[in-house]
Amino acid sequence: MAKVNLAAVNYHFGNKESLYCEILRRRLRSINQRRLEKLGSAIEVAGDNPIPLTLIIDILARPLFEPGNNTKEKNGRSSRLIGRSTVEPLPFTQELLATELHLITSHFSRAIRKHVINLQPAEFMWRLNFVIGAMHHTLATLHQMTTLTRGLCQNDDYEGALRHFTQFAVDTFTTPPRRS
Amino acid sequence: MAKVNLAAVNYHFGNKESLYCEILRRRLRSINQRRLEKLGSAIEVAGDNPIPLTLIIDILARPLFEPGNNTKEKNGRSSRLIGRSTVEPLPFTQELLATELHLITSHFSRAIRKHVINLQPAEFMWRLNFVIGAMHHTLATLHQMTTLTRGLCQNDDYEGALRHFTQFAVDTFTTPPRRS
DNA sequence: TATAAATTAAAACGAACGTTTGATTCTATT
DNA sequence: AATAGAATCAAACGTTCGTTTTAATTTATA
Repeated sequence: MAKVNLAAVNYHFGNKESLYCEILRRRLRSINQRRLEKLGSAIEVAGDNPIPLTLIIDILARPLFEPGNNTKEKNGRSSRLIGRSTVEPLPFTQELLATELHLITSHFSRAIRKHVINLQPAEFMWRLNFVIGAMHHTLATLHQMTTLTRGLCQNDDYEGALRHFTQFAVDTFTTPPRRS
Repeated sequence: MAKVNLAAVNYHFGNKESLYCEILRRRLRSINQRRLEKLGSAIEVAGDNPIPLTLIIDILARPLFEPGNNTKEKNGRSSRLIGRSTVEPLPFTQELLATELHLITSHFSRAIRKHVINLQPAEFMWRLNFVIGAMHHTLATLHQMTTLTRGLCQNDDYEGALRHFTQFAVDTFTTPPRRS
């Protein structure tokens, strides 16, 4: 596979690092663009009403759980790549990831916050972090779910994963804060 | 750093792959051993009563959030390594990770399940997966929390992270199932 | 069609890496 | 103290990998 001369790669992208960044950037932008488009439409439809939290989460998650958009790559390839890059921060991708992540969180947290107005900002960020972690981890391990769950969940069940994750994320955000 | 002749490594471990596996195995076993010891004590103390869910989660998480036990390595090194290996499954670590993970889940799910008896097995596994994902992701990104949260959370705040995570995990497991 | 530029292909270069070798030092046993 | 085995070291070996080079081919432009 990858039937392409490596010299061509260097000719077009300079070096391997730039190629990796470029791929990551393309996929991130593609996914985030779809997210923002959908969120925009939802805002338009909702008008002054808050958008249903389930819909917000779905918009946030679905582009990652769905197969690649333009290319006919295999299911979940992009999400695996993104999930990895967030965990192992190579020096050159760090900035890109931070920028794109902030682009998303700034838009979505505004939408989500209407449902959880009694949550302190830091508490909200912690929960957002947990939700994002759960999402990426799920996408990264979805291909071996059968083994990990001893048959209780199926491999590559993107549909089921998305359904369970959405419910989980909604619950996470709607749980009232505890004073302890 | 790592002031050790590379030949010595090969002499003792054969090759780099074995060395990596050995380190991962040691750390995993060390952490899981402490977990099981603590859980055993808690079971003993509790007698027939169920162990408080908060305690179960604390036992599950704290060994990962605490600094390395025997060695005087820097905070969170082990957890970073483990978090990584779960996400990028190298062929030779996969079996090790699955075994150790199952060892933990089998013990802890039994303890947790007493609090969430109305949860279907698959649903429970999904939530467990989300919780574990959130935990690993948090540990992996804790060193850049300030950037990621725009100052709302602090870098390397293992104490705060553990506190928030514990509450989050308890809430995740105690949320009643929805029929949708 | 002629010419220049862009792209591709094949080969080779050079640095980095994992590993092995052979000599040397340390440790333990008698 | 003498000897054998284990452990360590500096050096070198062989491979892999990212990159560059050179030539051939395609594409665009006049």
